[in-house]
Amino acid sequence: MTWTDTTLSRLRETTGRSGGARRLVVELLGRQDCCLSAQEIHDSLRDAGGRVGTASVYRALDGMDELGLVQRVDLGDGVARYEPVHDEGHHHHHLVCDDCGKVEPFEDPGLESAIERVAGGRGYSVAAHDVVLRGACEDCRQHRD
Amino acid sequence: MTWTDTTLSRLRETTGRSGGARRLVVELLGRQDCCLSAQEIHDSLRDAGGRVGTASVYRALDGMDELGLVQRVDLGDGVARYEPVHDEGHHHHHLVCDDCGKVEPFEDPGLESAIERVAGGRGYSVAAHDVVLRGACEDCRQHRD
DNA sequence: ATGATAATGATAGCCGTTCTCAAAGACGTG
DNA sequence: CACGTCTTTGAGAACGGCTATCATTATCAT
Repeated sequence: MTWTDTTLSRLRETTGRSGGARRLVVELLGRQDCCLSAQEIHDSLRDAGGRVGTASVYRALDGMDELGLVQRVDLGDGVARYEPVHDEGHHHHHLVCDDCGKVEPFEDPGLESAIERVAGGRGYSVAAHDVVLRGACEDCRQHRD
Repeated sequence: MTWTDTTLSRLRETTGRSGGARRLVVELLGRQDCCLSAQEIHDSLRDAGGRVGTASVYRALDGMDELGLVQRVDLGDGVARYEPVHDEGHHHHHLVCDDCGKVEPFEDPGLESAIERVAGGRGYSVAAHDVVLRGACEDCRQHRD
């Protein structure tokens, strides 16, 4: 069962209907392994010949976000990005290079457990957490010298 | 030496000049211990009778951010917030309640060292990192039951 | 097939942020 | 202190991402 299939059926059973635009968005996202902005999704679908409206892209993303099928990623540049949640409870975070803009995913169990420890110690029930590390990637550090 | 004074003199030695708007922004921020949005700063200064322009607030914040005197905080709602960096290398992160919108600062050495371990292991030189935990605060959890 | 109803997409609107530019203010100099 | 230069300032326009609106289209149960 691929993420694309799971997602389509989860969406369908939630809303009762299924439409073409939403399916296109899901199928495109299913082919990614890191985040994509709504604009990028929209452009990509248009380039492929689809007649998809901006609003439909945002609606699809919003719906998936509420169901936890997609993770909203905020890298601080004023653009929301989204990526498929392939495995529940097994997500990743992002390293962003300030020089070249490259975005790399990473995951780290030590970081996860540190976060859980913080939340638990403060009576918080944490539904989501974002970690963004910003700096210079290895390539850019070498070029700079 | 207060943060306000340090910041004003650092700004002055960087740009060579000093203006009234920037000073008002710095003085207001110096009185805060958690983050404030540009709008909030702008409104607050206007309410106090100052004739401060939007652009000046953003310019001041931008300048301080570049000098590391202020930390840009992105809580994912499309609004940039800023808070004074009182002590270099000793910053905090944020817990955001999805129900009531409350923002609480926290700091945790375990989390910091986990982050450093991740960055080091990937050849990244990390200049900044943001951690945002979202969930339900203690008050809202009790009310909900 | 048909009708009720949800999804869609073009477009207008909203809001935070940035840009523009003329006016005002700050500093070094005479 | 007065002057000239150069930066800062502030009003408003412009911009970009996102949301709202609403007529049209598509879906599904019957």
